[in-house]
Amino acid sequence: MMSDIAALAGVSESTVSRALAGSSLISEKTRQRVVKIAQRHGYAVNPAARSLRRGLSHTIAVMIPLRHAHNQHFSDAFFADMLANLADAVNARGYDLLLHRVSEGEANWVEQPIQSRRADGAIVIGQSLEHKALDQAAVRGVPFVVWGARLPEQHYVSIGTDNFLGGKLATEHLIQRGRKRIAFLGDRRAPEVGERHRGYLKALADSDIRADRKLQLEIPFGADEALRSLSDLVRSGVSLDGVVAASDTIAMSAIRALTESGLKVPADVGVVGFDDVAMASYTLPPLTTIRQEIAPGAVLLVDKLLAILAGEPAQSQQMKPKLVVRAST
Amino acid sequence: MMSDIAALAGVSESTVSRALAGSSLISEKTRQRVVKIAQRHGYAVNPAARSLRRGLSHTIAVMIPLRHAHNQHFSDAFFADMLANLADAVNARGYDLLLHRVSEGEANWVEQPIQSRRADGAIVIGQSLEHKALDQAAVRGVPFVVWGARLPEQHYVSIGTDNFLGGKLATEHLIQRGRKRIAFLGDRRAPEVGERHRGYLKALADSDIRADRKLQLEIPFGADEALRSLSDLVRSGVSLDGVVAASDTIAMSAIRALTESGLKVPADVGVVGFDDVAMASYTLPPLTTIRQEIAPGAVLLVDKLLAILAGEPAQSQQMKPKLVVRAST
DNA sequence: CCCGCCTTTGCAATCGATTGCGCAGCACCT
DNA sequence: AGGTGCTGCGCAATCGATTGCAAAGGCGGG
Repeated sequence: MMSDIAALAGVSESTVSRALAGSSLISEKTRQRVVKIAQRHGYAVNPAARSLRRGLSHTIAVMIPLRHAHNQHFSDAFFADMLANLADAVNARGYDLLLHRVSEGEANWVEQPIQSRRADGAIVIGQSLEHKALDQAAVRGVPFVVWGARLPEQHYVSIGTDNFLGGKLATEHLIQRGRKRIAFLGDRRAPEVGERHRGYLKALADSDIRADRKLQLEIPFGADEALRSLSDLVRSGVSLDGVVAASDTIAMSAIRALTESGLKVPADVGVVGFDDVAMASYTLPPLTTIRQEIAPGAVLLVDKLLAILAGEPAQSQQMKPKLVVRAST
Repeated sequence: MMSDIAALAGVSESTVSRALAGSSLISEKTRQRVVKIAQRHGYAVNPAARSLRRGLSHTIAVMIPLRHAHNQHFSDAFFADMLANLADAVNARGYDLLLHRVSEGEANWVEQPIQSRRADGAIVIGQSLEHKALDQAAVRGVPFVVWGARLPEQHYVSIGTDNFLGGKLATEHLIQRGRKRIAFLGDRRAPEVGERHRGYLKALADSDIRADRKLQLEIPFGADEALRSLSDLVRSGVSLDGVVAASDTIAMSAIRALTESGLKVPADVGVVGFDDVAMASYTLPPLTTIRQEIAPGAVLLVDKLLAILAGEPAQSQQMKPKLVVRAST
């Protein structure tokens, strides 16, 4: 308790509080003495008491909206990587990280942890199909930032990769390798994937390649569906020599589907993934993919959110994707 | 604020508090009225105030000790899966989940979030090399549970797979497939892996197969090292027809190393993984592996911890592993 | 030597909910 | 009618820290 430390230091509780908080009202000499005593006795301020008095929880909620593919989505290596990096970034700023699952169909899930005062602000990983809900929450002034696509006229701050460019790079790479029948695998309803898809179409158009509807598969993030859909496609006899996948997970699954259908990767079909998760370089064949800068992204997310919490203005930001060429193309 | 609700309901704050907490001191009629009013006004008790008064945070810390392979480890799909399931289980019990990174070399990291009153108890995923630190903390009475191996005379509660049996099953499976030169890949210093290794040795001994030191590779969890070590091994000309890997991640990496060295999986070498992460069934070839029951494990972890927090006795528990045969053997 | 100013510290109210204890009201019994 | 036992609710202290305001102490100037 603070009063114990105060007694030991021979000062009042106010002084201890201010010394520990680094207030300029306390002389350097006193502060050092107090701090030393607190350390020696293993004292740490009670966060509940502090939160109550200050009205701030000093905690950031991290949420992953998954209306459709529940755990599938979460266990995608990309989310795990992002979460690990967020944990580091949040802790590095002295904040705590509250991990919150978003239950299906829960109304105003974005603000729930905030208005219940459990967290000061939130970081949402991925827009999923929740853009509208997010936008409305932003209009209501809920402090949060999103990892995902930047959409026209959105009211919230988002950090993410330039997905359009990423999709374009992936597709152009295949085209340069001489591919003309290039499939796109991903759930375009998710804004990030939608952008990647637009990039894909643009690259095709730039090279005067006709975009074939049959080659554009609507696949929720899960690898299951990718596997089945692609197998079906190949079996249907449609010609195909390239695949742009919306995630590395889908890409790996696609490689398996192709191989089991008797097609060789990369000889017959080139496959490009998206994310460059750790696993991407260990698969067989190692995956050509579009790298997203997760670590800097995590830091940006945290810093933007803290800026918003401090009342400063914050802008959305897009990071440049990078093509990483490996053996799958 | 509670006083607002009290005023609206025409009762005292005490009554509101008790009604919302479901105290038996309040008549059913009054409780319902109060609850309804609270709901209509979107009122939720201030967690900071409650924590302060009750001395409990109603929060569980989840920690992943990673002295050696920092993020590598975390991004292993197994941890992500476990974390996702823990988030569900913890939230289902009405608790909050605080995700805490364990900084390198930090002293008494287990109790830190607890004695700072940020969490009531902790769940540690994986013993890593921290068994001693964990055991000491348990002796000091820190409330926590661990996912990992059960060691002789340990003082903490652990939930986990029967790793010895798992290692034995994996190895026996390869032996049944006619393999005799079976390698083991994993960091045996981690208790879970050590147990798996003992199971491996037991299976070999039971079949009168000599265990060859050269085939037992000390590999930290990362896939990098697995790839290199195994490539080196193959290049050195040692004969080899089976691999037992300490994780699916290592197994995948091993498959790539073998394939690139000109060996075919499963024709020349059979590979068995451990965990059965989602990705394991999508790789090429799909991975034969030892399945760990993550979801029930997560629920057990949470319930045991809550039991400990409630002052009830709790026992360690081992779950039966299951061999899942796919195409890699 | 006295006064006023600045620096440093302490007093006490406050954040929002919980809970031990006491009391009012009512039913029931003798 | 008075006594007894419950049930249901309110009073007020309390959890541990923060902070506006006041005051004490030190210092220099007149």
